[in-house]
Amino acid sequence: METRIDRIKKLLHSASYKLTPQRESTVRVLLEHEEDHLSAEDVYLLVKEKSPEIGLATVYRTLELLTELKIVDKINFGDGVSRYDLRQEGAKHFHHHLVCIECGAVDEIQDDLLEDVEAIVERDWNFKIKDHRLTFHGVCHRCQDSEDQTEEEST
Amino acid sequence: METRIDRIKKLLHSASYKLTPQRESTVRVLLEHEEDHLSAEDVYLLVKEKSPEIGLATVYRTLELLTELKIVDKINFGDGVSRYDLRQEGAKHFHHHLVCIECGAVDEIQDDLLEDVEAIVERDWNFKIKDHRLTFHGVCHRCQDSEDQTEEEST
DNA sequence: TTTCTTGCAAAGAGTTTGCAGCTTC
DNA sequence: GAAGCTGCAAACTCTTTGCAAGAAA
Repeated sequence: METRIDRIKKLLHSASYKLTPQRESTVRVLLEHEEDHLSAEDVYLLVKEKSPEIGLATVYRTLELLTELKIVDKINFGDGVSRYDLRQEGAKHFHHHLVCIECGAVDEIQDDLLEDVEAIVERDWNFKIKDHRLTFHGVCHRCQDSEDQTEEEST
Repeated sequence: METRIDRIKKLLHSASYKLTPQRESTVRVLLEHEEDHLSAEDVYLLVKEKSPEIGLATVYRTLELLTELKIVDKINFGDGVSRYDLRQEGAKHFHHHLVCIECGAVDEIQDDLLEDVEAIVERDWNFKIKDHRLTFHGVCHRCQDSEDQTEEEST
């Protein structure tokens, strides 16, 4: 059976790149932390656990390569750090994010909620959309729950 | 008549800050370039034209202050630079952006296109939205026009 | 061999901070 | 004169780059 790594390997090969051990370790870390939004430094530290010889520059170069091939998306939530997010296989568009201003958690929305909006933008602004970035800032359900609890306790 | 500067001055005062000459120069530059998406360096150079004594650090500090008071919004289009965008007075939400991948132009959409989407997110994800960031990457109408022209010429 | 890739260290870009001096109330 | 603000320079963080050595085709 063809694994996700195999498919990524093919993508690299078809662009004349190799899946070196360092690149494979980096991709594996991304796969194992698909839910997270790791910075280059985060990825580096995690890769280092299993491949201690790896250099930070290699991680940066690999992430850049994967971004170029659209295997990962590079995002920025406003702190000065780039984060890297594996694309869902076959996803036409980049998924959306919910950033909690209380606890800092970042949740993902895989549904494409923007189809209608994009149709409007393409028509009314005559803009040919290739990709999008949508992030909501607010309070996540977990923090809302704990606030409710606090209110209850205080009464 | 109360000008926009006056209102910003009041906002500062109500948070116990002063509208110093440096801060005023900085705000004026932002007002005069409302359509642009200036980086701190851009603002600094423009302020320097009229107030040559100003320091870059003061511009950073002023922009940070204005961001904190929600007079400007800090955005990041993925190049490593923060850009600063004056909020529309009375705007509930941050406006949207169209970034052209050909010419780099950044256009603004003031309409709030996300009302329906936000209702869905609040309901289905139980997430209390405070703000949003929506950016489309694609080809602007100007670049599409010039592409059409090139095609015509080549036939 | 030739080309690609890596690790290290240095460089670069953008931003923040410490501090002495200057305003302002 | 206390508190707030500024300019400068140094420090800091994140990211990129040059280069010699190593691996792969």
